[in-house]
Amino acid sequence: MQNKHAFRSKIFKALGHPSRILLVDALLQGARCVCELRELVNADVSTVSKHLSVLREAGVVDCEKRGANVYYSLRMECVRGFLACVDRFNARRAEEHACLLCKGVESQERESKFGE
Amino acid sequence: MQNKHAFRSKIFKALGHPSRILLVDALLQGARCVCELRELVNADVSTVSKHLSVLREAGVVDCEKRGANVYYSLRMECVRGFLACVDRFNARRAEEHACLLCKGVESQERESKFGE
DNA sequence: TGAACATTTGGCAAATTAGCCAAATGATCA
DNA sequence: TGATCATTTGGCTAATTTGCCAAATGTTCA
Repeated sequence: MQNKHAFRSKIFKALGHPSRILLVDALLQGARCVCELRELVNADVSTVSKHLSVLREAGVVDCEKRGANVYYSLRMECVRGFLACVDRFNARRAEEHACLLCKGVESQERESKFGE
Repeated sequence: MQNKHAFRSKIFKALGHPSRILLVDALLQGARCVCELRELVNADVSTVSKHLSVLREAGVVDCEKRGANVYYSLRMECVRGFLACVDRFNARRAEEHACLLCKGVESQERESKFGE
């Protein structure tokens, strides 16, 4: 029952890296081989391969070998909707932030202090 | 444009820790003060406080001071639906795993090898 | 004001993760 | 078979994250 949270957090942890989110983002549009993904993320192939295996072990993506290439694809479809929500959320936050700025609220304290 | 992925991954990273998922799970049912949450997660209050501030900085939760207490609450509502999906996903995976077991597929190789 | 409680912050050691290189593995094709 | 391409694995250091303790801050209430 405590394992539930370990499972859950494994998935979030897998997605909790800019390069890995970038990879998943690319896979939203369909399967891609490692060499294609490698160009996207600007890193050593071995690094990309390791990121992909983190995603695969978490169950977020799947892979399939075709000839000499390995194609990765999105497995956990609900990531798509959640990402869209996260983006809307961040956009809203950015707006609120801009709004506070133009009202001249002190910039550093704004979001770290408790309202009163 | 590259920042998009940094924003996204910050949220996932915040959720990518068993204790923090546990905290968020508790907040699904409503606001809780740190002292209540502290009992849930078995750790030093300072540790819990730091976990909560990671969640707050990512925008996942909000906090509000009431008297001597600080109450945390869920801010990013779409986490609720995604968690439900993640749980269904994990349950399905567990089933498939059990199913392969009873069919006698070699246990180690099963999910780490490519199908062919 | 001072004692007791709730929470956060600073700082540090231990654990984990990231990213590179080199080497291994597997596939293709001449 | 040997050359070449695609991918993964091992190993190592650097960077980041965790979690505890101690101390600081803020609140309540006598």
